[in-house]
Amino acid sequence: MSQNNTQKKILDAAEHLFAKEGFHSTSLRMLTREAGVNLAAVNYHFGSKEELIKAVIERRLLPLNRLRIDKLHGVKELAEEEGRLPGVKEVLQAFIEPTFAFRKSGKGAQDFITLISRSFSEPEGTVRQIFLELIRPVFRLLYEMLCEALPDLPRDVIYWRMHFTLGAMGHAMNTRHMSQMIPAGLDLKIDAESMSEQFIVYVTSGLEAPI
Amino acid sequence: MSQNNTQKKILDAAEHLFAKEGFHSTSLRMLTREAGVNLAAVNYHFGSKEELIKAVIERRLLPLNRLRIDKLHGVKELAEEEGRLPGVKEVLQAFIEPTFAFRKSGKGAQDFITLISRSFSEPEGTVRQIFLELIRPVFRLLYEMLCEALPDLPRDVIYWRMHFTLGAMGHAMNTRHMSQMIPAGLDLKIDAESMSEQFIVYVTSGLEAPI
DNA sequence: GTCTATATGCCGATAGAC
DNA sequence: GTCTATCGGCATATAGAC
Repeated sequence: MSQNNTQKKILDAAEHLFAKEGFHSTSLRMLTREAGVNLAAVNYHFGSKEELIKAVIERRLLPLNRLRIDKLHGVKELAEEEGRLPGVKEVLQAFIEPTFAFRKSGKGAQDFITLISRSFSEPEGTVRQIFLELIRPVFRLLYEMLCEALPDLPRDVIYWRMHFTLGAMGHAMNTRHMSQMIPAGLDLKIDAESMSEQFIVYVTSGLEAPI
Repeated sequence: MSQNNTQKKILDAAEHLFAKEGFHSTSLRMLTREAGVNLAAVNYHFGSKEELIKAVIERRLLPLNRLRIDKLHGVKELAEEEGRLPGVKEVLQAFIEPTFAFRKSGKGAQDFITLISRSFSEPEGTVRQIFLELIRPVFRLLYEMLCEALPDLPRDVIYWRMHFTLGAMGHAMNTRHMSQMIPAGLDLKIDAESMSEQFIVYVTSGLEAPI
C-alpha cells in the first residue's frame, strides 16, 4: 500500500510540476521534494524520468480517450438507428464535452490539460510520441465520423478543418492563456461552462462553412 | 563585419535548434558547434543564453508584426474612406496572410514559426513573456478591429472567438503537425497556399457564427 | 522499501592568453 | 574578437546501508 501511495504522490507532484515548469525543466530533485518522497523513489518505482512522464500521461489520457470513443460510438449508433447521418455538432460535442468536463473535475485534471496542450507543440522526441500514439485512434474515429457527417465536402478539406479545430481546442483548453490577453475594460467571464458552449458553436460553424 | 557574421551564424543555428529541440534542451555547446563558432562567442555577443533567445525572437517577430499592423491599418483606412465597417474576412486576412507568406519565405522562417507556435504554450517564464510582450499590441489591434467588424456580437464572445482563432492558427502554421496524423489512403495536398485560403474560410465562418 | 552517499557527466558562464 | 581552460552547480542514475 505504501508503494502505491508513494507512486501516487510522485505522479501527482509530477503532473503539477510538468504543467508549471515543463517536462525538461522539472528535475527529479524538485519533483521528489514536492512529493515528499526520496530522490531515489522515482527510479525505483518507474525506472527512469522518461517512464515517469509516460505514466503521468497514460494515467489520465487512457480513461479520457475511452470516454471520448464511447461517446462517439454512441452518436454513430443513434444516427444509424434513426436512419440518418450523424450531425456535425453532435460529433464535435461527443469529442469536446468530455474534455471540458474532465478539466473541471479537479486541479490535477487542469494541470494535466495544460501539459497535454503542450505535448501538441513539443519538439520531436519522447513526450510528443507518447502523446500522439495514445491520441491517434481517437483522431481517426473523429475524422471518419466528420466525413460521414459532411458527405459533400472533399476529404482533404475535412482533414484541414479538423486540424484547425484540434489546434483551437488545445489552445482553448489551456486555462493559463485565458486571462493573459484580456483587453483593459473588458469584464470577461472566465466561465468554462459557457466557453465550452461557445467553442462548439465556433468550430461547428467553421466545419460546416461552404467551400 | 566578422562580428556581424558570427552573430548571424549564431542566430541562424539557434533558430534551427530551438525549433528542433526546444529552448531548454538546446545547449550552448550544441549551438556553437552547429554555428561553427566558439563556445564563448554566445556570451561575448549576446551576454547570456536568455538574451540570445530574445534576439532570435525579435529578429523575425518585430518586422512581421510591423507588417501585420500596417495591413490592419490599411483595412481600417479603406473602410473609413468608403464609409463602411471593415469586414470580418478582410480583417482576418490582414492578420493571417502575412504570416503564411512569411513562413513560405525560407527554411529559417519555417523554423521560426515552429518556435513561435511553441512559445504560445510554453511554461511561465522568459520565453513566454518575451513572446507575449511583442505580440500584445498586434492582438489588441486585431481585437479592436474585430469588434468594429462585428458590432452586434457581445465583446466577450468576440474575445473568445479570437482566442480560438489564434490557437487554431498557431497549430495550423506549424508544419511539423501537418503530415503527422494523415489517415491512410488520403492523398492530402500539403500545400501552404490552399491551406491559408481554407484557414481563412474556416475562421471567418467561426467568427461570424450566429450566437 | 526507503534512505544516504556518490558516480559520472553536461550545463552556463567567465578568466585570461593570444 | 576569438580562443582554451576551468569554475561551480545541478542533472540522472545507482550502489549499498538500514
